[in-house]
Amino acid sequence: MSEYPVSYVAVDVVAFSIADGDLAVLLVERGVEPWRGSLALPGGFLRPEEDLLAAARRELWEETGVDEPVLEQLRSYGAPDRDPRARTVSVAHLAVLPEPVAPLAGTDAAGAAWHPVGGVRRDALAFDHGAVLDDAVERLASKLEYTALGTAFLPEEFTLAELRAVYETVWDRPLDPGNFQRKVRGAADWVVPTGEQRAATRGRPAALFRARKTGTEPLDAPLVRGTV
Amino acid sequence: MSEYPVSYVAVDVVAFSIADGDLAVLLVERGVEPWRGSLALPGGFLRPEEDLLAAARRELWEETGVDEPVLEQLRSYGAPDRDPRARTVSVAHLAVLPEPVAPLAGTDAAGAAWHPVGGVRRDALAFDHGAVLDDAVERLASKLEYTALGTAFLPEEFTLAELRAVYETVWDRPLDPGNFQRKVRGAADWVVPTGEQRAATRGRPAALFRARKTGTEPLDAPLVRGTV
DNA sequence: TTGTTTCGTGTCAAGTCCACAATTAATGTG
DNA sequence: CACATTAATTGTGGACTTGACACGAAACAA
Repeated sequence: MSEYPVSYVAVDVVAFSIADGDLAVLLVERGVEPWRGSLALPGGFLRPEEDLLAAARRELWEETGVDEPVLEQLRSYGAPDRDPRARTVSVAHLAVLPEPVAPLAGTDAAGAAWHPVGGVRRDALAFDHGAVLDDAVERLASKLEYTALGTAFLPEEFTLAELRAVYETVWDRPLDPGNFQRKVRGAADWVVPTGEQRAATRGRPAALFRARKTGTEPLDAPLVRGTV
Repeated sequence: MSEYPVSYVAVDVVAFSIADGDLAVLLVERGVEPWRGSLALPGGFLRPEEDLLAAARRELWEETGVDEPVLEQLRSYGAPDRDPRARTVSVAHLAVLPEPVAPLAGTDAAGAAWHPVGGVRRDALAFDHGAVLDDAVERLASKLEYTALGTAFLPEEFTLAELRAVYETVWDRPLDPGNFQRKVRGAADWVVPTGEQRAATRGRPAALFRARKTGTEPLDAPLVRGTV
């Protein structure tokens, strides 16, 4: 075995949430070289006895304290020169956190913070994290079409208008409230009404729902981007 | 850097083709321990100056001589005990080869051969390759829905009946010839008629087509499994 | 010529999509 | 307290899509 080349394997996490109506991504400021001072995705090296997903969960936990995140593998990046220190392959992961956002910062490194995705300068991110972020945004948008991932942005109980706002934010396009409602309620076993209503701010109060399918479970009736 | 744990990074290839009307996967017989004598996916260790995709292309080339395959990353596998020799993370790839299948064997190891996917005993494959194969089949079936990947199974010129046979094989379900034809021709810029016809074997000769979109380019009008 | 086979087009009922109108249920304002 | 305003739902109808199946077209074989 020892005649084969070894590598470092890192695990990075692209964690999304919605902050102030914008899609936001969790970034840390690097405290060590290389790229000291630059923004980067939270991540670190795979430990000897750790599964890939477990490593991603640990990294996310270190920055946010979140225990059971919606988390799945995105893809791996292995350009030979992506880390100037040594040959490093990174396995990127995609996470979605509910809006009452994670404790903003500070257990580690130089602190984590949420950044609106539209305002992040891709070429200012460390390593190839700009490309990773683009891939993650694209994947997120398409996962919303055919999985129940959208509800992962919301607290346990939510209104359909809040869910619609998630879609409008990620897809960056307005959706018809009536048609959206029909589509969502038509997807078998996705959301169930609690019977309660949200205290009205303005207008007719909305019914509260709870998700029965979560994370990346597939929907039987996809919400197609460009229609809905 | 040296205080961090190192790993071996392997690249595996799940190469599909169609042989005798069955979906087939390329497997090698392992010539060394562990799993000596078992069937396994073609693969090997990432070399120091090699990109992940380049490594997968090299592994596939070593077994088949194919130069410019349709090839993309599938996902990575990193369970701590997946390789008894050492901590190894494998980046699996998905390839599709045209039917006039690759030179069957023998440059390396104990020779490669095509196996009908339905007949492969998953638990007899080396490492976690049974799970990798299942993931690849699932991914392949869904890629056929919304990308132009289907034509990668066929030679440069093909009939729509041949393309339909690809779909029927991968999805394991009969499709309506008329509706299939309309769907495919309706997808913008996917296939263009050459004007030629295939010499008839039986029945009316079929028109020949050439693919304008190939590989994993998305289709504007997806062929939804369960409909078409 | 007639039958057989497969390719390709036509047809139509049923269903879905989607823009927009109507209804419902709350709040805020004179 | 009417009544405008806001927002959540529900209704509607025309356009489009889907899918089962019929039909016409173009070859070969007997």
